[in-house]
Amino acid sequence: MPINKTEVDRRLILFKATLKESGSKLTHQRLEIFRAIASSLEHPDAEAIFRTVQRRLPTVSLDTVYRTLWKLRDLGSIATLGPRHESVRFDANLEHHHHFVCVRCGLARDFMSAQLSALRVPAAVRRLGSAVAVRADVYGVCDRCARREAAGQKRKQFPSYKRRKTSQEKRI
Amino acid sequence: MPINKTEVDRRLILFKATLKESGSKLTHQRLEIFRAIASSLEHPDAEAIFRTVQRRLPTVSLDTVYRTLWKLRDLGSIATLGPRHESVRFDANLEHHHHFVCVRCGLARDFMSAQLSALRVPAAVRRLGSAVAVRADVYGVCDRCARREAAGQKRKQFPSYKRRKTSQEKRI
DNA sequence: CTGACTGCAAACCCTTTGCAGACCG
DNA sequence: CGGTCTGCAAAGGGTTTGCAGTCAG
Repeated sequence: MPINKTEVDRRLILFKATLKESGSKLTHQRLEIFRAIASSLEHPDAEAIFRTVQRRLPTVSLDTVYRTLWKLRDLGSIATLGPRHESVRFDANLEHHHHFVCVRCGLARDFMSAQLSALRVPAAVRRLGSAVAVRADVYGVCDRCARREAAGQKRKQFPSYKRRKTSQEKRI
Repeated sequence: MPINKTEVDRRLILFKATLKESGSKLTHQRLEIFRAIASSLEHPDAEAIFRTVQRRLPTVSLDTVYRTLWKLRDLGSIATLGPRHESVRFDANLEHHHHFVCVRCGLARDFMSAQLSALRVPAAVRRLGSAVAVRADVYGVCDRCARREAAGQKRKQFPSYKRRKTSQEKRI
């Protein structure tokens, strides 16, 4: 199941460097949480990571896993798949089309593209399962959000991952 | 905001036919909920649809909206964008890659594809905003799920939208 | 009429947060 | 040691469900 051990080690070293560089502390929990993700071929969710880490650190709590995951994401050590905590959206346009999704506000608009519609399933996928379809969407910043930003207004962004206040901030 | 009225009417007629065909009842709520989605250019979430419908049917409840939405989806009258109620997944592979996602169990595996990596942002997108990236993923059925299904075993599928029991089923 | 549909309220799941104590550097 | 991190427990947001009454066909 786990990928090549050398690769995991490489990622771990990089991760430790990143942590130190950012002035964050290297705790057992963080190490194990990162190891759990780095050594998995699937893309685990918080719950799965939690269960894996629990085997080595029986006292970790699920919320530490969550906090750590967002921190690692902020540090650029891991990435997230799919939208986080977004509610489902519905679409009555049943014709083949693509979406332009705003990374700031989550707005999704339709567009057509012959190029994207013509995509064929790559051969590399064959050994993973029987492919049904390729979905291609474009991500970017919609005009409205771009205008807001140009106006210098700070608005809450779409994946507004709240950071825990530091004691410095609390004191204010 | 709303799209072309003729198009909305066309969709409404089709919708009514689908409802009748499936033996489902055509209620005010269903009609208004469908209209709300069909006449929106954006892809609203349940909350937004609820607010829209409320203007015409002040007594609708949010849960009716949800139940109706999943029913319409089951009937094929509308589609959902993105995964529904799935928890976020994490990925320590920071190199450019694509995902094969199993539509049954949600499993996501990495693969590389020069073709998909080479995608350019279509010109049609320009008027929607400033595009940043194209994401292309492949959807299908993974080997494990295919084997299960071949073995004839019924398993809970990934988007296992629970259906409300009919009184027939309840009686059992 | 009768079973499918609705509204209500309470439950549920995943995720977040305030707090006080633990621990890294 | 000081401030960051953690565990706990309780809150939060989005979605689901059991129930009893309502309504479409």
